[in-house]
Amino acid sequence: MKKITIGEAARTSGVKVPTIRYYEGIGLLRQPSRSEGNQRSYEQSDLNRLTFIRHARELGFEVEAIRTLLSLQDNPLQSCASADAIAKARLVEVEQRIRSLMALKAELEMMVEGCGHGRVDQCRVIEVLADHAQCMHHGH
Amino acid sequence: MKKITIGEAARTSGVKVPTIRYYEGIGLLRQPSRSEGNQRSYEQSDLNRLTFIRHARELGFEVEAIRTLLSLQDNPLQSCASADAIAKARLVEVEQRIRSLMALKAELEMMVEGCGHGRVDQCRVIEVLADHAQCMHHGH
DNA sequence: TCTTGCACCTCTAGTCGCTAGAGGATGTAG
DNA sequence: CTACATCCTCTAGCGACTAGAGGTGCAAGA
Repeated sequence: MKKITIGEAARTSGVKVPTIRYYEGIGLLRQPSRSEGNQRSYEQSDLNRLTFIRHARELGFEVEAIRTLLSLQDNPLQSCASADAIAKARLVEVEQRIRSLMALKAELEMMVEGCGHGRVDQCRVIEVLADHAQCMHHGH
Repeated sequence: MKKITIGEAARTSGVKVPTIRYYEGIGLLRQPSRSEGNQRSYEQSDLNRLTFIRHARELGFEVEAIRTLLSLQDNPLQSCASADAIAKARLVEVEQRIRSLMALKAELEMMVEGCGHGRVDQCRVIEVLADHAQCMHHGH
């Protein structure tokens, strides 16, 4: 049971020190025990939880979703239907975002290719922005 | 020269009323003339500008980038090199974001497919989050 | 003319997920 | 014992809005 400082926890988990304190503040992470000089002292389980959180954030889950996922992890005997639903919802979001970004990519490419590198009044970048009707993709 | 209220401007441009006032506050939009009763009164050129802004925001340009793009539009005789650079930078961002989202999509699909719809302790969604080593994609 | 009711006004504060900085205490290596 | 890194709490700021309070303007129907 060696004591882990917040700095070590940050290095091991990849979550920055102020962010760890922030997670404690919003209740994602329990309040750790303290040293005599009032410094936070973590255990291995806290590091696991931090890694879980970091990974979930990287996957784009919102803090509220992570709160639910963590409570599921804490109660492993219950149904994983909620976890499944949360992940599926996130998957749908990601797919939509990809589709929308592909459309943007096409439009930006058109703008950049159409730029004659001359004066602004002949520039397609500005022109396309000014006149939405010129877009190929009207979905947005 | 009919007077256009902020509500009409919102409906025509697709930018919400408080957002129009916000844009005025941060100097993206000029201060319009006012009616006797102190209500904002817009002209066609304001609507064009609002549409330009909305379109640029939809393409994911930040407000500071839009500020530059608008100043280019206001001075059509200068070189469009900046507009080109801004659009190219945005294109690179979008391409990176797409790549990263594709990796997330793959990982989320793996999680969702692996969910046995049973109890949490057999659920891959939670498992993968808890143990990053199980990811196929370590880029994140 | 009056009243109803919507649209407008200003202002402040809240959203999300952190991040930065001030000002001070603690812990460790030389 | 003295540096110096690391820790503590607290408040404020970021971007791009959004929500709400509390009040005024204006057009149409009774």
